[in-house]
Amino acid sequence: MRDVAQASGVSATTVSFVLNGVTDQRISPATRDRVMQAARDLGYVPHGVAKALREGSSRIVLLGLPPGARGGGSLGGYLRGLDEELAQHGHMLLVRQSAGESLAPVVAAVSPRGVIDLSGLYQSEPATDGGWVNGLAAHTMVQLRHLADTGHRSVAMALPDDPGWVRLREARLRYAGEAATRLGLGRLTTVTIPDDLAGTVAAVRELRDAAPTVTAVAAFDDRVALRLLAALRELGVTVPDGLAVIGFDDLGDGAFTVPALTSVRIDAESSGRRAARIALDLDTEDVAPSAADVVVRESA
Amino acid sequence: MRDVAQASGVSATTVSFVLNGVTDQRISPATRDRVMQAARDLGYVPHGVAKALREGSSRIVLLGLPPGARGGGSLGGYLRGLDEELAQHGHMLLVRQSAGESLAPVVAAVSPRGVIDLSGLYQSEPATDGGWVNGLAAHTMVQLRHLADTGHRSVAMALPDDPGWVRLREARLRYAGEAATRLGLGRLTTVTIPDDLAGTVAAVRELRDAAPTVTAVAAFDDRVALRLLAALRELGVTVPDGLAVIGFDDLGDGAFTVPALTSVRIDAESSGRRAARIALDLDTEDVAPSAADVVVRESA
DNA sequence: GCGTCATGCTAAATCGTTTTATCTAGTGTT
DNA sequence: AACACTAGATAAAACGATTTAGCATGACGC
Repeated sequence: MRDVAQASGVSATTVSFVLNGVTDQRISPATRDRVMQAARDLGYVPHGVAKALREGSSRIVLLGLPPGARGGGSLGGYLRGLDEELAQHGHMLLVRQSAGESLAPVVAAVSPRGVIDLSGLYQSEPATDGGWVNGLAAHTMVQLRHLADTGHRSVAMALPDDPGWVRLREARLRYAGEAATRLGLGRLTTVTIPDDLAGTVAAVRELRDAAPTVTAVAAFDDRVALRLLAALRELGVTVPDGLAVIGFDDLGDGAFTVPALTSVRIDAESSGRRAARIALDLDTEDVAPSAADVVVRESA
Repeated sequence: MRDVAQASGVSATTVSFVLNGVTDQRISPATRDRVMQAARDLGYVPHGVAKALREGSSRIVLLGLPPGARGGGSLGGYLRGLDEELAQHGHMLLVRQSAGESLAPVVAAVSPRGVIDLSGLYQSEPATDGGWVNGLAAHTMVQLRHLADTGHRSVAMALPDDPGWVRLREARLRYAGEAATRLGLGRLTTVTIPDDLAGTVAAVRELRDAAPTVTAVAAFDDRVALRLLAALRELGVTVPDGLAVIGFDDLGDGAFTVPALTSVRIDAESSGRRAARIALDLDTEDVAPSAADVVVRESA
């Protein structure tokens, strides 16, 4: 900045005023042009760290993600919305995918303008996620309604074993319970699906023995659904006639299974936008996530 | 820091010396203890931004990823290795998943100690990735050797349509060509696999018409392999007898397909460690990635 | 009693910005 | 001629740390 000042024959103060377009300072158009030109010629790039020191925080929003998070499904849309909305307000998204430790050291290191911590998804309800976690869970209604609409009366919910998703698991289950009673589906049965085929087969067999009236399973997500499909094939159960399966948070891979997986697609982008606005302390009125919709394929 | 200085009755300079364990300064043990205690009592946390301003760069390493990057497969291991190695040297990994734009604004904003740009995977060869991209490509040898070892003599390579992976696509193809001649597999045929089932079916049909001698397909990655499997099922071709399929960069989902997908698992963690050391300008001698190995399931 | 040296500590400059307060000319006004 | 006012620009003080140079003090040698 000093170089720019020197080159245009003014003080650093003036350069700052010009470059930031400060309005309550009077700068002659001639000077303004000279400074702009000099900045361009010298390829001046403001030093973000110095700016952050002076201003108290950098133009960065930090997102903490659990280690296991995959880019697929709605997370991708969430990130896109978040990033775009931040960009529109001159901010940048930086992601920290940490194995359990808190974000505190990173926050101390970069002094971000805002923090969205989804890494604690299973610990506490983040109030800054733009309604993502809750929205995700709430869309269970859409999933179950599709089953109810297609004639099912007794339904099970398949949940993953992964301890990393305990929080979301619980939220999903809570919303699912409410939805089930609202839809007249009776009490929900639950199955826990482990990470291997043999275990999944055993779990599904047990479910069918214990709850023979169940005609459809709502999966926690598409990954769980894919495992279910594999287990049912192994057991010789036809889908959807023997047992219907509906996924959640459409991963896209479901189009390539036999039968193709019916799933629920979520408007995560709006949640991302909302999260961005919350992080920047802006009003969130005009970004309302639209309802989720069912991607009907063959499995339900 | 001023508060700590005040509380322990010394100057800020002394506090800095004590807290950073500066060796070429003589500080009496008594003073040292007093300062440490005060810092602890006041819950002093160094201000990373100020430190970065003074030192010229923050203790952060920035990783740029292409927008489409999924957490699954070897990328997860790569991230883990990277993060762990950085942590061991007092640094932190921050990820920017940007849609095409460069990392320059982020670099200007945080002044990271190092930058690893994998988002340009398809533009230029990053020299800072710890050999990841090249290693990935080089492991094509392992993939093709498995096919050669199981008796195949005419092999095709299936590549994705996605423009985001052009660079890696080319690298893979180059290494595959070399490997093929080295293994006596003759000239490689290639198929491009689009993102939908119908297109994939068409592509596979065309391949079988144009190159009827091909008995096995090496896929760019597991996602492509999964699509291949679906298309072959659709066409009524048995796997592996009608046509063998081997994936790459084992995603784990391959265990749940019929037939289960044989794939190649890569030691990405070491590459991550190497990348970290390169970013921090340390020697990389003691972190050599181990060879990839084949996860033999049923498809090849 | 005076220089020399080691010890333990501190004042001040620095990193690159923003912002507040002030300063200098020129222009009217009375 | 004295005064007020405006336009245009700037000096200097922050932000919170690190680092360089230097300041007291007491011990030691002669």
